[in-house]
Amino acid sequence: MSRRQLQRGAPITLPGDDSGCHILHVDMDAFYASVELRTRPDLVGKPVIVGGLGGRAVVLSATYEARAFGVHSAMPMSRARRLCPQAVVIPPTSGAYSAASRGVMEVFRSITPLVEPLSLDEAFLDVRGAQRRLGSPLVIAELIRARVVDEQRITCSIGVAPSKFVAKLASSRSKPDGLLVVPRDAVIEFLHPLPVGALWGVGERTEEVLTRLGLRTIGDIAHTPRSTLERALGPAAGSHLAALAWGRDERRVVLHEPDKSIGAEETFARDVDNPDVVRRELLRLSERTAARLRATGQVGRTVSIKVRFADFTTITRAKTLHDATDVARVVYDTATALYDALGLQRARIRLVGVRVEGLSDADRTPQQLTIGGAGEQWRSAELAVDRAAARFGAGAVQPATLVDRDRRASGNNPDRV
DNA sequence: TCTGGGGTCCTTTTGCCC
DNA sequence: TCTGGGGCAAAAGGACCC
Repeated sequence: MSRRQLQRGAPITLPGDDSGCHILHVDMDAFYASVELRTRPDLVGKPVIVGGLGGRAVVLSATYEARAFGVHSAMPMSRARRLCPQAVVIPPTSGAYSAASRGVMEVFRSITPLVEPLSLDEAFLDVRGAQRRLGSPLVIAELIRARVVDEQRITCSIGVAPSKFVAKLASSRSKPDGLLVVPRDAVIEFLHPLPVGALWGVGERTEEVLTRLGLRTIGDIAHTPRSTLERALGPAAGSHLAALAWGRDERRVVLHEPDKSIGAEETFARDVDNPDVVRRELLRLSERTAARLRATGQVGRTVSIKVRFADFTTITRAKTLHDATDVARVVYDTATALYDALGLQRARIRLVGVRVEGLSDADRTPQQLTIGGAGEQWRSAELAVDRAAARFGAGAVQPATLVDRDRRASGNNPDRV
């Protein structure tokens, strides 16, 4: 299978009986960039990078023309521009991506109800029940590719395999605009030559550890005693990798898991050493986080903050409350208490974050708000703000400390990216 | 070259109770 | 009264993913 074949989008089926291959992994190609190109057809075929314009922005997505220069997502924009000065840079447009995502997920759900979205741009599908109606997994995958191009005008790549993780590997090996079927009999032959870094869950650090053990390919891992892997990587990761290396992955396609946490964080345009600026940011992030809790009908019991210093070391602090909350004031009071307890003396801070964990449904969780108490009053005030925001747009009503600051922001505010 | 923002999961440490 | 340790939950850190 040559690179050229793959780029023409020809389906590839490794030899073997594909009847047991009912799991599809569908992955959009250069998703954000592809969505942008729909409204900028003049840029098709050119190197395009979607990413922020600030000094500390990173690449969100890059077309394959830009990737040819070594640009990839999560790379600092400054480096990407140096590698590919002729690239057209497009700042991300909020809303467009989730709309496109809803569109492709609808295509998937018209094929089978067993769709498990992993992110905006990829999903697992179990097509076992759709085969009588629509044909073999290969035929179904071709149908999906055609419909996604027709209806959303973006291309995707699909891996078809007997298990989730092989399907995911197969889609990534067929990019862009490709299709790869890995029958059960071909799994080992497909897997073992691949580099360890191709495995789901093996990032930079784990790869380093494996390299030190002299393990370069998935086949190498397969022929290493499980006890060795567990000692080097911990029992969970070690036994997990040992199973994956032999293609063993029993995980089912599940519809959706409820969120475990909701949060917000922000990197300052320049490092900040003024505690008042940090507290103001904590207020903004608390407002944002609590608003999302209320919008999704959830409350959470643990509030955590994250502080990243100029040297990139990062600490977190958390406090579990007596009662679950969706009140920004409660989140903020807890967050600032955690921050103040750090006792930082003009430390240079690069990022702060607020997160609420231990989520549950608001209507099934007693909140112990004394009628007329402070918490209750804050909550009604915030619900009123939610209603105003729904009518007049976000930011119509906000705390005075933030209003003051945003006036400056419209002029020239150095605090924010 | 200098590293975003949204998350999940795992491991280790710590504090508490018995 | 001191010490040890099991069990547990919370806290903290870190790797990883898109």
